[in-house]
Amino acid sequence: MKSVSLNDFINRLHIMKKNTVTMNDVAEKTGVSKTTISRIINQIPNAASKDTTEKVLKVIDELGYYPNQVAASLKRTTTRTIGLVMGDIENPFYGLVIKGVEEVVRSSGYSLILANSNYDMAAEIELCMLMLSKQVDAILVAPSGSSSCNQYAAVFERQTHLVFMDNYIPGCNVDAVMVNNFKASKEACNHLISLGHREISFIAGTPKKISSDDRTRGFLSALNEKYGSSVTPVVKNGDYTVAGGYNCMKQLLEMPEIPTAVFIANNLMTVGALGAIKDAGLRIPGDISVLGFDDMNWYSINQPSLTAIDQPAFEIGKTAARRVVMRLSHQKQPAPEIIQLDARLIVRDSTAPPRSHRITPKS
Amino acid sequence: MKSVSLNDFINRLHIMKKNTVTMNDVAEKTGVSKTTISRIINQIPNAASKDTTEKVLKVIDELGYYPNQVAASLKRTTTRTIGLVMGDIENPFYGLVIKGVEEVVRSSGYSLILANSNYDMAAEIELCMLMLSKQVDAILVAPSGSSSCNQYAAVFERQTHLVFMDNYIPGCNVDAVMVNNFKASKEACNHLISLGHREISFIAGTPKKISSDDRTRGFLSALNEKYGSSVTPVVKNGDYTVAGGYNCMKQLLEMPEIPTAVFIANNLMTVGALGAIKDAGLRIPGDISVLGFDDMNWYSINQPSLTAIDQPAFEIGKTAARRVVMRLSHQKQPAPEIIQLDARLIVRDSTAPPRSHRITPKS
DNA sequence: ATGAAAGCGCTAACAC
DNA sequence: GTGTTAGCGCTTTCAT
Repeated sequence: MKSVSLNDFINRLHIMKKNTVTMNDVAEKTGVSKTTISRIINQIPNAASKDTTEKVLKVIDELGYYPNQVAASLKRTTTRTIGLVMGDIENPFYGLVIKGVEEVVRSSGYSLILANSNYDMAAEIELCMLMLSKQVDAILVAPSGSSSCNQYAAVFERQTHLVFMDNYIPGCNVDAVMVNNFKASKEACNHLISLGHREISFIAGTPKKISSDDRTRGFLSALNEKYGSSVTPVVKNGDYTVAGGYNCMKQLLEMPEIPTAVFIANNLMTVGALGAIKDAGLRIPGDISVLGFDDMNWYSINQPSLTAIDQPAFEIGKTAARRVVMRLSHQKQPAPEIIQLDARLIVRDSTAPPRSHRITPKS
Repeated sequence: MKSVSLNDFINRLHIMKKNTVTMNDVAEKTGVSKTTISRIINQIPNAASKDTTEKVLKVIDELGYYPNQVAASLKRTTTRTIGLVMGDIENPFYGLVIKGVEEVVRSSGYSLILANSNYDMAAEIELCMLMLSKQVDAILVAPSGSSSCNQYAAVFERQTHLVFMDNYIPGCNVDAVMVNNFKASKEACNHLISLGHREISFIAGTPKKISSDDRTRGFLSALNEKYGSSVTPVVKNGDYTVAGGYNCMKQLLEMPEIPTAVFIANNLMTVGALGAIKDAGLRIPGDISVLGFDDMNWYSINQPSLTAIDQPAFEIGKTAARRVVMRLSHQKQPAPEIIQLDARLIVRDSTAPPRSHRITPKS
C-alpha cells in the first residue's frame, strides 16, 4: 500500500485552487453588502458607521481577505501600475534611474512593470504595447535610439501618458527628462582645454541617438570655440559598451600622433578605454588625460582617481516618475516639455596638462 | 472670444476616455462570436476556419484592437505576471540578477513587477502581499535578512509559488537559488593561505543573513583547518555598504599589527575598503593583499587588478526564473530545493605573498 | 448610512 | 467550426 509522500502533499498544496476569499465571503459572514465593504476598503470618508466598519474589518482579518486588484482594475479601468522600459537594466546608471523611479512610483501608490529592451527599438515598441495591453496607466521609456516618431504611432494611438528618460525621440511632443548633455559635454571639454589640451579625442556613443549626439555636439562646440578650424577633432563612434570603448581607444592609440586627452561618452566605454590604455602601457594622466561621462562609485578610489561628469541618475528617475504621477492625478495637463537637469563635472586626478614628451604608437 | 489653445487640445486628448476598442466591437463588425475571436487571438489550434481567421485578423487590424489583459486575467485567474522583490536594485550585482530574471521570464511569456525593499524586512513582506493582491502568479525574492519563516506566513497562506534568490529564510521549504557561499569563501581564503598569509581579516556582511554567515563560516573554516587555534581570526561586521567597508577597513588598519590580507564579503564594501587603504597610503599588494567577493567589470583595469570571487549573477537570476516558470507550467511539483551554483575565484594582482616589512598603524 | 443591480472585457464550459 | 451562456471579483450609479 502506497503511503502519501511529502511530494504528493506538496503537490496537492500547489494544485489546490488559489486561496480565494472574495468580497462575497466577507459580505455573507458580516451580513453587510459588498458596496459597503468596498467603501470601507477604499477608505471612502464616512461611508459606514463605526460599528459596521469594525465588524467588517474584523471579519476581513479573520478570513484573511485580500482584495483582488485585477477585478478592481477591470472595473475601474485603471491599474495603478506604471510600465518601465529600459535599454539595459544591468548598467549601473540605469539601475539608479530605475531606483529613483521605483521610489516615487511606489510612494505614490503605484506599482512598476519592468522590461529590458536590450537597446532593440522594435522590442522597445513591442514592450510598450504589451504593457498597454496590461492596461498600465502610463509608461516610462529610456528610448534606445532615435527613429522618427512614427514608430511610436501605435503607442500614441492608445493615448497613454508617456515620459521619456535619458534620451528622447524628436517630434513626439511628450515629456522627457534628461541631463543637459550638450552643456555637460562642453563643460568637460572646456576643462580639458583649460588644462592646455588641443589634441582631444572623443569616444562617442551610438550615432543618431539624440542624447549621444548632444554630447558630441557639446564636445565639438567647445573645441571649435577655442581653436576654430585650426584643429580637426577626432571622434570615434563607440556603441556604449566596454568592448566598444576598448576598440575605439585602441584605434586612437594607433594614430601617428596619440591624443593628449580623451573624453568618453559613457561609463561602460570608459572601462574599455582604460583597459586599452593599460594594455598599451600608458600612464594616466602623464601620457594621456582621461575624462568620462557618468560617475561611478569606484572612480574616486581608482589609481589615479578619475575625472568625470556626474549625471544625477537618481534624480532623473524621480523627476520622470513625478511627472507621470502628476499627469495621472491632475485633470489639466501642462504642455509636454523636455526637462534638462544639470550634470556636474567632478575634477579628480586623471586630467592634467598635456604631456611634453612624444609618444608614438607601439609598433 | 477665446480661441482653443494647444494646451486645451492636449488636455482634451488626455481626458478622453482611453481608446477602448473591445472584443465586442470586433465581434459586431465581423459578425463572428466573441468565443471564436478569443480562440483566434489565443491561437487555439484549428479553432476557426482560414476564412474566419483572416476576416477577424483584418478587422482587428483595422480597428486597432488590443486585448485587455486585465479582463483576461480576471477570468483566467492567472495574470502571466511574476513579482520580483529586491533589496537594492542599484547594486550592479542585483542588477545582473534582475536582468537574468527578466530575460527568461519574458521569453516564457510572463511580465515582471519589480519592487525595491531597501533591505527592509517588513517592506519585503508588504511588497509580496501587494503583488499577491495584484494576482501575480509567482514571486521571486532576494530576502534581505533572516527572520524566522513566520514572518512569511501571510505570504504562504496565499499559496503562491515563491523562489528565493541570493539568500534564503531557513525553514521556509521553498526553492532558493544562490552561490555556494561557504565553498567560495573557503576557496578564497585558501588562496590567501596558499600565498603564505596568516593574519587575514574578514570584512563580513550583515550578521544573521544566511548568505553572509556562510561566507564568514567558509572563511573561518579555511583558517581553522590550516592554523587551528594558533591564529585568532579577525572578523569585522560591515553592512554591505561602501561606508561600512570603509569603516571596517579603517578599524583593521588601526590594529597594532595590521593584517597582511583582507577578504571582503561584497562589492560595495570592497570599494569602501580600497578607499580606506588608499587614504592610509598603503600599497596593494605590497603592504596588504585584497580579495573581494563579487567581480566587477572594472576590477581587471584597476591598478592593481583585483582578485575576486565571481558570482554568476546572471545565471542566478535565470535559474531562479526558470525554476518559477517550471513550477508554473507543470502540474507535478518537485520538492523545493536549495540550488547552489559555483562561484569562481579569479586571481589577479591584488593578492601576493605577505609583506616582510613591518607596518604600524598611522599615529 | 446602506443596498440592489448592472456591468468592466474577457474566457470556458457546454451546446450544436 | 462556431455560438450561447454564465460568470471572474470587484466598483459604482441610483435608490432608499
